[in-house]
Amino acid sequence: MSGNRRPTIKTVAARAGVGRTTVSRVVNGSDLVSDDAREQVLAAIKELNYVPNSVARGLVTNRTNAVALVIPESESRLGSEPFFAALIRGVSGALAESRTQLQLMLVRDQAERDQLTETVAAHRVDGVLLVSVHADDRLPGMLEEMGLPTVLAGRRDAGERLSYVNSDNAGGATAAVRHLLHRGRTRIATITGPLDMDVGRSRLAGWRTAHREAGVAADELLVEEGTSRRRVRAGRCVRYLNARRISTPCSPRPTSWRWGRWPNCGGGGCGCRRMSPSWGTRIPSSPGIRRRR
Amino acid sequence: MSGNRRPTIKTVAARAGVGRTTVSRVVNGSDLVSDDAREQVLAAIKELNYVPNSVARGLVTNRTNAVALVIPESESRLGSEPFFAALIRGVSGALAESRTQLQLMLVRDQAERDQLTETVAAHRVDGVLLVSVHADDRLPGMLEEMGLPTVLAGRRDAGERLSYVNSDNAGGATAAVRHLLHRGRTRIATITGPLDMDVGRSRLAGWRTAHREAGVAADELLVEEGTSRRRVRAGRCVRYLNARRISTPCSPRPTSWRWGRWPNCGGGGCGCRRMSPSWGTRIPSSPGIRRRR
DNA sequence: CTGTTAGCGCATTCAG
DNA sequence: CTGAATGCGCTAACAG
Repeated sequence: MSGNRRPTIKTVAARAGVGRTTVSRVVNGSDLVSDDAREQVLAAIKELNYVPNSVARGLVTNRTNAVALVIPESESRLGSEPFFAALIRGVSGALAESRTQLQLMLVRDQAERDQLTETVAAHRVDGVLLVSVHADDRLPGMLEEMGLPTVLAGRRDAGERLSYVNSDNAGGATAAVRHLLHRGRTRIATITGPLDMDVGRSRLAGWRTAHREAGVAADELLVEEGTSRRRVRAGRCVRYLNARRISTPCSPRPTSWRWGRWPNCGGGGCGCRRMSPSWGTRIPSSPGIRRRR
Repeated sequence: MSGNRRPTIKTVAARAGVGRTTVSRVVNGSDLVSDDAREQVLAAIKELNYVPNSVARGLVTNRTNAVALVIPESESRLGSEPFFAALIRGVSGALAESRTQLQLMLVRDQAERDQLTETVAAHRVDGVLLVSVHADDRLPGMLEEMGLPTVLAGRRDAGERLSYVNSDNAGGATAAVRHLLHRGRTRIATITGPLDMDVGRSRLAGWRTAHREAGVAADELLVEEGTSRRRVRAGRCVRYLNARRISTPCSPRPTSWRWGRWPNCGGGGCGCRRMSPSWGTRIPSSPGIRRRR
């Protein structure tokens, strides 16, 4: 009883005493069906517990009602970076509203990268959502060429051709630095993240803007690029100390540091906000979507 | 140029000067093909950049090479609980090896729950991986009835019929309590998590075991069930204080408490390990898989 | 309003 | 070893 094949549109048609087309019409909400027929079909569907085979449907409609969310595992550290988890939740929620499936693709290496291309070419998804795309990434170009709807979370550079969703990184960085300057800080470091992405460049620009605004010389020694927070902090500290011969060090072993405060702040109510290369600026409540063309 | 339809098996066959069957054989690695023919086909495939349409293939093979990972959003708080992120990474990695797609389903409410059933019935996935399944959940039963391969992450009760992967919750809890007793603690509370799941019950059992072992009376007042850590701590503290009229309170506002230490430990080298209802015990390096039957 | 006729792209008999 | 024929389950013209 349990190993039986699921009913098809044909089964339903027979049970309802109509043609398969009529069943299809009912299922797809066409109004070219008499109330009587519709009722019969609906009853049969319920009785047989019929659910349309979406694979078969996909073959003819050429749509799968699924989109891929591509996350480069290398930099995500899904689980340690709140950003990606939040992203997944958001995407999942939005997709649910349109009854679209979410294919999650955590891309670790080149092999998985290639597989992604294949997945797309194999008509498995209707669209792709790309995160953390670097400037030299060829994937977006390929997707565009294949004519597959693509959206980037964050753009690569100012002249992005693909559709993208972005937050006001420059503005956020400016606001943050402005805030710190306002509270009397004089040397404000910035960790930009990779500078081949718009996020990094924009935040650096924002950092500079705030300095210029305030008539303060931006100490470029305090600029550090990178993704690994731990390594970055070490690097920045060393460089800075070497150059300035300052003896107030960062806390020596930043083992348990997490999102929250700079180690040296020590919870002393210094007013620090969460600040990190990929989580610093606040995403505006209604992010602007730019469509190309 | 870019809006062209992708090549089909027919295109390739024509280009290679063979029948479609031969192309299919080459693609699927059959050895019933002459070296010559294979070479021709391979060349054509490369030239045309052919990728088999997996939807069409799925229609005939009745397989999609995709599995669903179902996570109840209500309790996951993906992003605040490391467990789910780690799970996703692990699953994704394992799946990649077998070139299987991962459909992530964050289930928020009943509507999405129903949609899940439909997704499954629509032949969209070859199997389902279920997390955080409560005892009264009807979904596993339905899946079993539909004959769809299902695996639970964690079982519901001792007599679980479906395949599952589990960690040694009882053993972990015992070890933890044993450790604390050994360090001279005398009143050890436990937060079990929901008791309609095996995780909760097993850890509670382990907690009792360690007490029994040490000849210490287990103070059942210190047992608290629940999922929300914050609420749980408040509840437990109040109950405990009321009953004992103890005046050493928990730290009043556990706002920024995260994985790591109990608030009162204050980083004082008390030897606390990470402990929480859903993250406490360590998953053994080689988790045992029980197959039903 | 309805059913019949065609495929969608592929894997699979079954004769060559 | 090979190709022609068949059908997976469904939607989309096309005539009734």
